[in-house]
Amino acid sequence: MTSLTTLSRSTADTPNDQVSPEVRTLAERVFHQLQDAIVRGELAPGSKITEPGLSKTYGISRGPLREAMRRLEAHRLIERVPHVGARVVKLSMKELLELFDVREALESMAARLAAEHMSANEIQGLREVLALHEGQADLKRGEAYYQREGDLDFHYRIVQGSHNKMLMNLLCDDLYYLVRLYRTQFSASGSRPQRAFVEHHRIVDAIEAGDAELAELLMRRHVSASRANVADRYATILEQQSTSSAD
Amino acid sequence: MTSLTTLSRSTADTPNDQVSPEVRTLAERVFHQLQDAIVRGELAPGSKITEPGLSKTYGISRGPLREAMRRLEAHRLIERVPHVGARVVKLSMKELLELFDVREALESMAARLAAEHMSANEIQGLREVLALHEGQADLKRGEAYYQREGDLDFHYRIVQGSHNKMLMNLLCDDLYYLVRLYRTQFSASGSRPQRAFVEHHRIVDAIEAGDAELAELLMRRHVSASRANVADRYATILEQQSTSSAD
DNA sequence: TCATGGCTAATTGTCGACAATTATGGGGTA
DNA sequence: TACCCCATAATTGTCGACAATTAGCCATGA
Repeated sequence: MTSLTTLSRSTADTPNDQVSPEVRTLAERVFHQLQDAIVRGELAPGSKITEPGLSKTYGISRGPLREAMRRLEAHRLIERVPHVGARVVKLSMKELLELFDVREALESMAARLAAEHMSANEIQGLREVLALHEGQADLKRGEAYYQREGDLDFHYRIVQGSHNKMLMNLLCDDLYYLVRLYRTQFSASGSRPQRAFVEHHRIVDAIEAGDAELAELLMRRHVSASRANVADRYATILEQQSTSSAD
Repeated sequence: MTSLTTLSRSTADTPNDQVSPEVRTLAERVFHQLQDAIVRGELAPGSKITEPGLSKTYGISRGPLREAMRRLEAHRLIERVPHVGARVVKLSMKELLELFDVREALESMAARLAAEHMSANEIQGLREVLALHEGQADLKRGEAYYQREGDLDFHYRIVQGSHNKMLMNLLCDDLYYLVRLYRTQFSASGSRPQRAFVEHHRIVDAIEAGDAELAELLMRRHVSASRANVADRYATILEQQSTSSAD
């Protein structure tokens, strides 16, 4: 399993999500199952999900299923229309860029707070994530998927280091799932790992030095560069499509 | 009613929402009723809310009521524990300051985007809000409640001017309700209206000039000053309590 | 041929009842 | 008296059935 999944559950538990520790109710379990299914792309973006269908698939009645769907809606993973139904969210490029703007705002703040509040132990853990991260990238240079999950792990740790619960909820419980969904949806593996490595290290340096302003600035640039990268790739794809169709 | 509620609905920029209010279902209606009741303080912060109780109060069955409660939980207005129950959220000072940090990050970004994307009409509307705002403050100098609602109206417009739906959802649908809840909970009427007026005007000037960086910086300072003001007032109250108890 | 109207089927919204879990209170014992 | 255990009550979780709304289809008419 990815280390991200381990992190997102509060404490260490079985790698594969079995009867999980915090899942004390059917609605919770199905919520997590659906969340994973959506983020992994098993439920196609834009596809309609019907209550009787899911109810039969997961072997539960519509009651807890509706609660799970409400939670998915709150986390922006599905979109519902009264009396009509629900479909898996399908991120447009516009929405994706909006997501990056929000990330830039929140994560730069998180980096600033992390520089002020992170403990030595937490910083140590952050360094270890970076080391693991680098080792993986050395092993599979082409395979960027793990790198990207590691990337989220890095960001995840910094947000936790901010010691701001509201930030943690917003980023870790909501936005990061959207980021993962985007990566599966656009099959977007990171295309600038080396540069991201350097940026990550500089951010940790700033945090360790307690330089809040610098950490904030670097994180802001880091997210902004990632956003620009996505926008560029998208523009390239659009151009390729238009030229190939003009052939 | 408050102009904020009017703004949150009737601005005809939302494509899908037509004139009909969002009361197409029982759960929606009860959700809004409960939301208002909580924000207004009719449901005391920290008080336990029980499903049979609310079910009888609002004359609906527990099904739609549970859906409404799920939505309230997603909006952070109530807190639920499985098999135990739900209570109205009670903001601690720590959480309130966390909220201000998130606002600072998001609203400064909103101001930046507003400076880039706001239309002339929207800026005109913003100026009108400021004028109305000032007129009210002139009329009732002591009564700061309206001023505060007007304050939220101002911020609300800027967020809408960002043309970033995700920002709008986060701030207008979630965080601003928490801000209002805090104001009733701590019976906190604004204590620096004149200064806030000036800051508001400067922000609008920057937006109108298309100076994104300046708008961002000013909004950041504005929220930060508001946060510092709250922290100071709280420290003063704490001090008064300790001295009075030490008498 | 196309538009329109109603009809049917499917899906969502709502309800009441039952099962599972938790909180509470009383009684017994050290 | 204080503590622990158990029985009871209340609340939450789950389920199946019914009502309301919507989408699709077919027939009818211009």
